[in-house]
Amino acid sequence: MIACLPASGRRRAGILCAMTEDAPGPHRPGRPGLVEVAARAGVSIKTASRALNGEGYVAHETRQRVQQAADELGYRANGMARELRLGGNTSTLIGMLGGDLGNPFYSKLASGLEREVRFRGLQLVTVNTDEDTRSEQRLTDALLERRVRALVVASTLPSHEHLAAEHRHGIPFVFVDRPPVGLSADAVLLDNRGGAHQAAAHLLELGHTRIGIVGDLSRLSTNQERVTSFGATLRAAGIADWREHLIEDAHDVDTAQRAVLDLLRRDPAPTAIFTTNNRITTGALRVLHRLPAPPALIGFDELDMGDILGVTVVTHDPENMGRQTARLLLERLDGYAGTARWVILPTRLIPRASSRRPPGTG
Amino acid sequence: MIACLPASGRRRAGILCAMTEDAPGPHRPGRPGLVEVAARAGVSIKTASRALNGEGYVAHETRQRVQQAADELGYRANGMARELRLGGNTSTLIGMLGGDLGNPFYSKLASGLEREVRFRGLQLVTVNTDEDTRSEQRLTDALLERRVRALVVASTLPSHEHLAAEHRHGIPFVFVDRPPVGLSADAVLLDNRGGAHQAAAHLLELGHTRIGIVGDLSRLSTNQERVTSFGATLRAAGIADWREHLIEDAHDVDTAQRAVLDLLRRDPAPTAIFTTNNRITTGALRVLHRLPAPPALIGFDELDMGDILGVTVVTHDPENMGRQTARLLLERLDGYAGTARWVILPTRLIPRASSRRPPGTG
DNA sequence: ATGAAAGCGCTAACAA
DNA sequence: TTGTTAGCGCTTTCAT
Repeated sequence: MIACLPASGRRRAGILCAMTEDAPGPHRPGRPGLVEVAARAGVSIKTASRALNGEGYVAHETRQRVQQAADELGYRANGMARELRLGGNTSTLIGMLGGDLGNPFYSKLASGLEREVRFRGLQLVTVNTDEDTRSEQRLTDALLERRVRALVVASTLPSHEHLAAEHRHGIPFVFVDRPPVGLSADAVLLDNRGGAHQAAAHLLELGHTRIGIVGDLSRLSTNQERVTSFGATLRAAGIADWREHLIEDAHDVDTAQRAVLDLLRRDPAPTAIFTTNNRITTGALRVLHRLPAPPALIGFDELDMGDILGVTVVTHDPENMGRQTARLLLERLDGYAGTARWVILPTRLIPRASSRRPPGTG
Repeated sequence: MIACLPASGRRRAGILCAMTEDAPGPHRPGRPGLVEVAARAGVSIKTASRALNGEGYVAHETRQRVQQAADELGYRANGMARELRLGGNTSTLIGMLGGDLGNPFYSKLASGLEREVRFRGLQLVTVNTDEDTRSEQRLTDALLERRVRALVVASTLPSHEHLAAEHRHGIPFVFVDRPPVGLSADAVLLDNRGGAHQAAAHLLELGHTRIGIVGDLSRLSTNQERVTSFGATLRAAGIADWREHLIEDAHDVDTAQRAVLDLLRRDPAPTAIFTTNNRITTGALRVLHRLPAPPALIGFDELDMGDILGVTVVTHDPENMGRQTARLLLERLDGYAGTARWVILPTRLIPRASSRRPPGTG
């Protein structure tokens, strides 16, 4: 195909190939506008506009001339200008803030959302907040300035009162995964309490009484709900000291791995472990899969290979969350101006091999 | 927290909750603009602009008045208008077209890219093409009209000549995963041939001679490279009829599953299988994991749980691909106007348990 | 240190 | 059927 030489000194690239022809830089030699097209077709600017937009009341022959001029010039309408003129104050962009779009939870959510809004001619702008509150603030501002038509946010902030003004100005917010605080806005959430309760009940039923919990950042409402509900169920079963085996703030796979190791080194060690999200479950699996007699495991969120690995999970459907989010959002865009709605999606326990491991002789 | 009632008749939602306060619809009662702010602060529109942008030459006291007026009014600069005025013809948006942003390959790529461009104040607009050529065309146009500053595209099209005009107008394209055809543009690709070769060599070394191949859409260049390179290695080892065990166009997990079953039902059945991407590997695993004596397996692309499942893979780093893409793109934006560059990233074979299964008595 | 006017590329309203 | 004018919200001259 092409002659390639091994890269020399380039950071991480493997091979670097130089192609033959030239490609231009960002030097912009004035794109053709409606004026140029109109001139070339020998019509007025408005006629050109009409012709290109198929507005009717344009002579067939004229329309063709204009179209041809546009093609020859490589004309492309300027969406920004159009929108500025049209409503002035809104675009066809939907903004979405998520913790980490590399995480399947967020990316499937985003993907489901995108598929729904695409048919309305809307585009999705996604940004990673890295679950960082400052990033979230800055990026929210940036999206709002870009005049996104609506904002979908998986927020890390403890309060959303600062968004009240925007909200009143008519831009729809849909909170996903985590609810709005101090602001009455639409939301699509999971039944975290129900899911965690099922998980706990399942383990109790199997005879476990010493159960470890590895949780995400403790400031996140999702995590709080999952942990407290799980704990409440244990307590109701007479396990008062459940917090003894609780480790929180395991926000990535590595720290989750360490947390699990920590739990297992205790004496007596827990006979079962509950992990509150997909990353933590992954970390736990990395540790458990090479143990001769691992403790039982239940994770929140489905895993890509959950069925094959035989991991018991509390599952739900992120793509569906995306679709529900789209629904709420589009209804707002279509004029619904009623009270804020919270859609709470169910979770489901899928018992698999990892929880069939008995409490043993602990 | 809030009173919730079970949803009645709602499509898939679980529970629907009505909040108390009101939330406005899209009725836009005129957002405040610079004019309003200026008026309220008792200064000219230009002074307001200067004050808000911290341009200097504004009396301290004036600046405060303006700032306060802006805050009270909930003023937010209009990015579209600003950009229109500024260059007229470009935004701070980067467009990215991918087959399925729900697929970890694309979402990690996108995430890596987003993390790099974010620091330059650029935002990433991602769209799913569903590997459909018509969608790709339409969405490309939409992004171009929105005047994205650059376009990242994992293309499904057989040719990209239609983009030549755009390219000459100065908008940088970076092709990812699949190279541009009929257009000289930057690209970030994988060493598909090398990876497939390694996979074949590995299986040959272990004594396999009857090897099944399950491929993706046959029109995709990535798939062609992987399949033909794999086949070439087999042929070089004296296996002339390798195409007998080739099944292509298994584009999703389900069809991949069926393809694998098909291969296994043959007599004699292959003693090993090569799957050309992550989805197909997943499908294969679903079938193989419950077989008493499954054939050996090698998959292209790493899997989330590849290490735990013990799947031998030809791996690479999608997030790094995103970073490399960002690098090329930002260099263009910074004025590099030289020849198009292709960065070809290496792949690496990770031998794990799934390929240690011997050819058996086939 | 502040203001007036012009215009980015487009479309709506109103002529012609 | 076509053209003229104005203006979306902002920033850039060029005054003052």
